[in-house]
Amino acid sequence: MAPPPNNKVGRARVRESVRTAYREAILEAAERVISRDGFTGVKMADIAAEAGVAAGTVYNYFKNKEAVLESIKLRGFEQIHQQMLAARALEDPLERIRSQVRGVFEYVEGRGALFTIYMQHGGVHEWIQQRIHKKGRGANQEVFARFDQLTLATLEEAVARGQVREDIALEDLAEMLGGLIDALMFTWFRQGCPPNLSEKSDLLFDMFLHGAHAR
Amino acid sequence: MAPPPNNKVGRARVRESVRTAYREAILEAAERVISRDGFTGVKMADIAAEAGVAAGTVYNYFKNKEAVLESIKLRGFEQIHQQMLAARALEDPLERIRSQVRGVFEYVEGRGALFTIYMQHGGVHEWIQQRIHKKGRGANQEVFARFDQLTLATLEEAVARGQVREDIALEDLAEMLGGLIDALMFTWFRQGCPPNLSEKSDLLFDMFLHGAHAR
Amino acid sequence: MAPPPNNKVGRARVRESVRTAYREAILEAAERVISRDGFTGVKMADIAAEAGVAAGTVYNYFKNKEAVLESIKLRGFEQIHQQMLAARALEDPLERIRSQVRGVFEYVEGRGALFTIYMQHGGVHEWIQQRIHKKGRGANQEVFARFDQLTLATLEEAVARGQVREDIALEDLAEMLGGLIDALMFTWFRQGCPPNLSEKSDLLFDMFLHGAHAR
Amino acid sequence: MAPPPNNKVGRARVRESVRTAYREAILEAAERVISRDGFTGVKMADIAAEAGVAAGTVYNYFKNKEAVLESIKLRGFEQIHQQMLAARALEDPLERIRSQVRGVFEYVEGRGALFTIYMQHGGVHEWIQQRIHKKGRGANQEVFARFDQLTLATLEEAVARGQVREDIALEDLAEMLGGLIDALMFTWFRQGCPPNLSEKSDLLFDMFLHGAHAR
DNA sequence: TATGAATGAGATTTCATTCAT
DNA sequence: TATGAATGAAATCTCATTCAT
Repeated sequence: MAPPPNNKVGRARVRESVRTAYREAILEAAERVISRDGFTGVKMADIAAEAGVAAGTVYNYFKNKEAVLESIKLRGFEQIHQQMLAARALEDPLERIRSQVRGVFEYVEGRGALFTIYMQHGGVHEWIQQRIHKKGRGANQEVFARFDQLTLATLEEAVARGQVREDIALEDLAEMLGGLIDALMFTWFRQGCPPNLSEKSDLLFDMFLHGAHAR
Repeated sequence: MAPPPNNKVGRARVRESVRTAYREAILEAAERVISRDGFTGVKMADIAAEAGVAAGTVYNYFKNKEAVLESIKLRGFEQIHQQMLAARALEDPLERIRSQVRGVFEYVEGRGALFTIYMQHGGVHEWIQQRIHKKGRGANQEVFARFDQLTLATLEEAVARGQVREDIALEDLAEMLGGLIDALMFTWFRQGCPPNLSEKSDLLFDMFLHGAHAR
Repeated sequence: MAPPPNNKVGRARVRESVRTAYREAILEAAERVISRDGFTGVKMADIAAEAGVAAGTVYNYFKNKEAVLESIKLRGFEQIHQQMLAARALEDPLERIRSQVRGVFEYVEGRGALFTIYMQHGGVHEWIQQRIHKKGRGANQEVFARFDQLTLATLEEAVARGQVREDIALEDLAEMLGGLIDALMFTWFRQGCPPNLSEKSDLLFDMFLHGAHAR
Repeated sequence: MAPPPNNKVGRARVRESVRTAYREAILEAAERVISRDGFTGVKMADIAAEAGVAAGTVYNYFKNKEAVLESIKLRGFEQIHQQMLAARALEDPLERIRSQVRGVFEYVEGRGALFTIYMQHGGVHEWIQQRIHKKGRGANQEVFARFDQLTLATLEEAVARGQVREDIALEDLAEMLGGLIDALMFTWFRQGCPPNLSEKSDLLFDMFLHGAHAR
């Protein structure tokens, strides 16, 4: 057995890692509960039970219920963002986009719950309200901005290479692409999360590039 | 004072119209409340207050809270469906689609609340759960089926006329179209319901037909 | 039997009186609970039970626990003030003071609970904090100001008639008198509220006028 | 490094002094917290934080929350008592009283928190309840008894010397004096602890001896 | 039938105390 | 022995629903 860490630094490090583990366990549990019971009625008690901790413990890690949900959302966005960044290495911008789309779909397919939150909570109404009332909480805004930037930059490169139409504003293109992604996820969700979301990514990409018109 | 209507039929008719008026007032009020405060926290008391009736009165017209929300949703879908049917007269299927899209957008633009509900309540998770657990309530299912049918029929006609690619399954096309519509609404909603949704419909239609690829 | 009030005004009046009755019943109950169990641990559930209403009902009349306690305090101050005003008719200012003192003592003797609150809650610390932090809630401040005025005016008259020393500032005299009253109540309270408080009022008055010095 | 004390006695002494230091630090911290946040809502966590120790540590020195508060109160009373004893040397009983009053005021002026506790906790209601229910805890009773004795003895001496009225019972005189002291403190507290309490002691003494009556 | 207050089950949150390290 | 997080009982508060008028 290794000697127990007797110094303060060691103990602090251990404590920190335990804290992180608890935090994560609670968030994971919350996602599972939401996946199972829906978002509208999540109960703190259920989250605690699912995480295997006492009700009060959740409050050692999160100020209140809202903070838990907010954290889930941010963590999800963060993870999607990482997923998208994984495509950076690809040289061809179109291929990069295709890969990003696939990455997002793969991530979402594994975590339907996140999407529920994305759409039902801050993801949609509350978040909108924030925008409207200008109280925009930094973290959210920033994440969305990063999404937008990533897409815009890639599209710009594609236009520069003559791969993509110039007669539509970059912003509109980005919106259509983002919208298509949302759309597919949305429809997939509406259909009860069948296990085929990521297969749709090539179809989406084809439609994005060529449209439905007969050749 | 005017003499009261003495025949039973007349009295029944008056009563019925009063009932309908109350019902509608409550539904309208509920939509306003949801638009304003978000869906997650709608309170029966708020709905009643907004409608200008007592809390108890709502229960004379709806079994419970769920019934109110369900009614809003159905009424909204119904109205969108009517909007789409208005395009039936157009001879060219592509024009019909363009018109339908515009119609839906115009309707949604005027009633963001509906969309909130569409996505946040039955429209999304709960409704999905129902599908999964096979409790599918008839009304919902039927409405969605009618949407699908309408779109499928129109697309089929367009394919038959050689206006649309044949290499993609009709169902996938319909899904992409429906998805694009959802997508635009979704993005529009995410941006705080700016007053330009219906303008986007031509852009959407163009993208649907021709895609983003450079010519 | 009188005909039931069928008009809106009548019904509103009835309702109003019922509301007032409930409010009073809750406040009375709260005082009883505090007398019995002490102030520190008052529980909303106990108050509701003592008042014979459901827990939730209390919240139809008071925003929260703090509001209940605040109301008790204000009501008590108000009632003491009324008690003091009853002495206005007396012509001799010294007799008026004697009567006021007796009145206050009689009131307090019947309601030990009020005094607890007066000293333990807003009456003492919280209220002080308010003064210090300048957030003085109007109602409290005003009540105390009225007490002070009443006493000052009476003392001024007594000085004018040559009944009271001129070599001590009016404010100091008022403070000593008020302090003596507080003091006796305080001591009485400390001794477990024995049933002799109001008898002390003449003693107090004598001491206030002549002091302890041997003649 | 200095050699560690190797004898048992020395080590025990060091340990004892460390324990005392912790105990005192916790009590001081608790007084500060109460002064700042009021008595009603003191939290063990706040006390610990203010003392710079962990929450659990407090329980190594005090059985529970009640024990902490009780200790503060006793310590305060004890210190006031010491203050009063300092006047014993004075030969003239009236001067002794004047000095005692000043001593008490000086002490209280420096530690408003004690007074809060004196009035809000055991000092007032709870403590009364104990008296009433005959559970009287020895320590409290004894402290108050000592106060009373001290005052009674001094007044008795003053009466014997013909300095104080004989027509009022010693007990009543003591009560009036004690009451006046309480009164001034009370008023001072009610006014937000202005920095002039000890100046009032001569005024109080004058009033106690001569009263408010015009000469 | 409209009213609006009462109800009380149930949710969130707090915090004194315990306990493993 | 100090630490500081876990615990969970208990308190506060909310709000859908009921019900007497």
